[in-house]
Amino acid sequence: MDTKKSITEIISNKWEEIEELRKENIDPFGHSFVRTCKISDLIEKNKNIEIGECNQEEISIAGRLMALRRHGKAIFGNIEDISGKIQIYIKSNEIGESAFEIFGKIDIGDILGVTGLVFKTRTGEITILVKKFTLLCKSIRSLPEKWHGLKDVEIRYRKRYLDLIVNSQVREIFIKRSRLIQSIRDFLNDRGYLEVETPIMQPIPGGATARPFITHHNALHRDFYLRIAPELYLKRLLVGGLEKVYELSRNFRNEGISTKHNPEFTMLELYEAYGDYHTMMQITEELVSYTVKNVSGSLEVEYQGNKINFAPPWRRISMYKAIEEAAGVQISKLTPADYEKIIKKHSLNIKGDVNKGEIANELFEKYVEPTLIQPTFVLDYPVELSPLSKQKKDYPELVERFELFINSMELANAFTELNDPAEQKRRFEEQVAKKEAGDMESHFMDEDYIEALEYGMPPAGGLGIGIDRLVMLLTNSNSIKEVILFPQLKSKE
RNA sequence: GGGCCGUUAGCUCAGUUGGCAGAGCAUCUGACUCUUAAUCAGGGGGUCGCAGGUUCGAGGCCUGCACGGCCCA
Repeated sequence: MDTKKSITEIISNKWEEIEELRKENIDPFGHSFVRTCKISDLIEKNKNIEIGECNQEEISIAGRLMALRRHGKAIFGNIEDISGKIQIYIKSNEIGESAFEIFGKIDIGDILGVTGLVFKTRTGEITILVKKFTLLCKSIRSLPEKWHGLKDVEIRYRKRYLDLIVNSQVREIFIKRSRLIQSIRDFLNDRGYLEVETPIMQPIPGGATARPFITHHNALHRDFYLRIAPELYLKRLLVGGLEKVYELSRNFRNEGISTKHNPEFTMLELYEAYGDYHTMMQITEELVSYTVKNVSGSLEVEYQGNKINFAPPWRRISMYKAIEEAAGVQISKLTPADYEKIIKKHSLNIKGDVNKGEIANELFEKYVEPTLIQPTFVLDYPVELSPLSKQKKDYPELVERFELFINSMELANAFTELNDPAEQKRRFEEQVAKKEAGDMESHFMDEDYIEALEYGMPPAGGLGIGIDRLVMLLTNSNSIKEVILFPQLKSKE
């Protein structure tokens, strides 16, 4: 009859304990609890007391019980809150025999409030001598192992709460992520940028080269797309006279998942009227170095064995020059007659249209990108690759655009915004032609956006920064999944 | 999409040439009033990722699938 399985046995034991606690009039799932301090503050305040000395000020802390060492009539344990951990010491003759007996039903993983006095053990460890404890929540499943922790990457992502309980470095990543976002807001708000929110459900997805997700609105009887970028809406706001705007935008792209791609990811986009891509380079340097300093405390960051130095100014090089240096190909001198030869010689893999821009792009990715470890602005991209940017005055084959590379990753993308409605329409038409030829990632025609441009958009610079990738750099994470709390995984059936 | 690797108790991992499925932690019982990976004694806990196949016999070999990781496109 007793064919209980391990885990179900543990759980039913815990429920039995819970019933016994209820009989003792103890609520196993308690209510609020007033803490007098965080654990880290407590340790900081008491670090200089003598061994054996006891601070007579009564304090209360709360947190999860992470370790338990029972010694008959005395028990040591460790309680952890978000700020740190502290040892607690429970003595039968301090809290009374009946309370001590009830503590017998407290286990690792339970959440407790504890009131007592701080003292130092003879090994010098700051410890709370418990006068009273309050069960705030009984845990009925056993936590991952205390020594090795939770290592299984799949469980770490699927049950992130366990990862966060057990792996303090993981908590640290997400605290840093939050600080990064906060310091971006501080920086931009200080400089008079307005934080705005634009539609996530868009009738026409725009602003990036990517396949969108489709969703359906029942009452409107129509499909919407989840945004691939907020760009076209933010530029409508420039038309509307909001001169400096930004959005921390969750974007959705229907593409493969990799260590650098999650289907939903976070981007900062900002636009500044009367600026251009030089303005954007300046602000990128200032914003990124400010936030890096803020989050990491230094402008030098170690990433996967490379020391990255964020101190401005950063290297600037034109795309064509970088390709010439790395691959020995002078893009500006290429004519259509040369294309086939180049493709063969460098075994390029070009899908769709063969043109100068695509060749430059492929050569760049193959020969230049891997070499870009320190922050580098790559300037002046072929117009074919950049349907929303303004052409260079003296060289219309190129646009005023840069991408920022760090550790071979694309971190930012910015350009002088195209504000000529007729030219924008031509660019869209080219994109639509590509789409009709089967390119699922090319841009849609957005007549409404063209109409907005027809009212007049001030010349402007626009910038996008990949937040997840920046967090990767600042937390030495080798996968984007490490910096997204709940990364997308296939469901397990 | 392709290649390689992984999936065994709640967690971390062993498992030899195909021959009775193991350890530590956690859990349960008992001892223990300054321990800290506490210690000591004893007990329970398994759909070996899933589905087929080969074999007297499969955790292991073969095929397919699922999920994950790394590399490539």
